[in-house]
Amino acid sequence: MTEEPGPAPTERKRGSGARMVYDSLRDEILDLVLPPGSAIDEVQLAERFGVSRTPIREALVRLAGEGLVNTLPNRSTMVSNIDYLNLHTYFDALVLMYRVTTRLAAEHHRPADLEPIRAAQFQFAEAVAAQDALAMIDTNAAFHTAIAEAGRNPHFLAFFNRLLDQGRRILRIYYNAYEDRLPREFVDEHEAMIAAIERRDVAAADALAKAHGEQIAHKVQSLFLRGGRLDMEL
Amino acid sequence: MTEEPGPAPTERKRGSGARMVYDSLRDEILDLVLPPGSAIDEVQLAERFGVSRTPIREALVRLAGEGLVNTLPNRSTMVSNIDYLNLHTYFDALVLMYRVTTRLAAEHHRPADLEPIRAAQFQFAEAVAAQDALAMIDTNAAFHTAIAEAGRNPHFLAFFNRLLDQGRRILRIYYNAYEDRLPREFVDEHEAMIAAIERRDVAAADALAKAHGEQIAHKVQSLFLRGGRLDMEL
DNA sequence: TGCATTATGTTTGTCGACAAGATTTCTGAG
DNA sequence: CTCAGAAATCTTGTCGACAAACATAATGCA
Repeated sequence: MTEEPGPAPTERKRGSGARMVYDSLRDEILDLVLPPGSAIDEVQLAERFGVSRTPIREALVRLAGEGLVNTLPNRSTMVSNIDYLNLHTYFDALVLMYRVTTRLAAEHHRPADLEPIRAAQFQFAEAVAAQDALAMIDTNAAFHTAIAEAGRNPHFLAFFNRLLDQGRRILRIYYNAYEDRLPREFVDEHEAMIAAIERRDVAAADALAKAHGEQIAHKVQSLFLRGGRLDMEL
Repeated sequence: MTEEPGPAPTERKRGSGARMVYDSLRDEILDLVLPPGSAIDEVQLAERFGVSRTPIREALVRLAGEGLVNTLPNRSTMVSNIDYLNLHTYFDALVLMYRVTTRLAAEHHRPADLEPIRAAQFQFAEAVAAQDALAMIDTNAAFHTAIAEAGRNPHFLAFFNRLLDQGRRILRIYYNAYEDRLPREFVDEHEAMIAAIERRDVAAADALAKAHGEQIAHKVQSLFLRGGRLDMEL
């Protein structure tokens, strides 16, 4: 009896218009389908999604709040550019959040939290084995998000997720442009982090996360510009 | 016929409708004029601001993106509640950002950056001297924001500002409920932080910021954990 | 009376339309 | 031919309206 809606393109449920537009646009921005700096036309998007301009507008407002698009008043909105000159500030923030979330996970996780972490790590290992850079970027983010959730600090989690989102764009450009081989050592480092979390070794978790993050930062950053780094004790 | 009495003959400029609503609502939420948990009626706000529901809606979407309101789909939107049970996660994040921003300011500031920091500190000292809790909350936030700007990391700055915003609500409740005397030692601690920044003493800046933040965290948390029943007037 | 179901009223999400800026095109003077 | 100013065109911000989802009151049945 219940008709499965499925991917019916014409039938949209009531509350999900703006949501679908937001999800689609967000994915396309992070996947570089919409390149940084490209202009966004509301009416064009409205036609494409088969909705009015209102849901488009709501999605753009939300994306602007997350810094993924820039809206100039009374003028066009554009996909946010990547600030290559200040990449070091991004990696400073990312490495710090790597450390804090891993540290908190070692401190506050419950046994059940390890399950999603291990699941994400499994998928990450598969992506690395398959040399699938795009899947590796996603599963790596999922792995660290699972750790952050085990740390149980919603403020850090929200900030971290935001940074990981932006990082997806940067890493995609990195792998697209340089075809670097996917580092298998990341899989081992992840395993070491899991082990440190499991035995609640805060210092080791911190150190591993720091080395892990700085390794990524160094790889990417050395291609663009070198900047001062943030180095602190916790 | 019902001619509107004219409380809103203010000629609004085109792009500023949603902006004004957003600023007003944000201030009222942070100032507890709109108490946490209270429902928000779009049409009522539309009448009050003399605009249509569209700008109201845009402002609410932005506020939801910043976590100041919660929107349930197809149901009413409410002012976000304060999670008293997990206040420690908030202060963990706040103290860390105190440390990081002060540390980066000591590292990367330029001489001209000290001017707005000193100006904010002057106003903060005035607020403390006048025993004006509300002004103290605002000027304290401005002081630390000025330091964060001198640190020149936009990611930390954005996250820090968000935390400081939420802190305004918590501190307002704290001072309203407890009538604590405003601690003059904060003024001296601020001065010490400025001095450490000026002489680029990263370790001292970090230690000062850590002690400063933990002191505030301890004060506030000890009140809420003491079983002090907080009743908000509606 | 108690409970389920219907009828009624509210609130929200979406739409099409329209005017204010902004952008582009056109025109004419120098 | 160049360029300033005007006109046409495009885009955005806002509005009023309407239908769907939700909440509430009313009704019927056991």
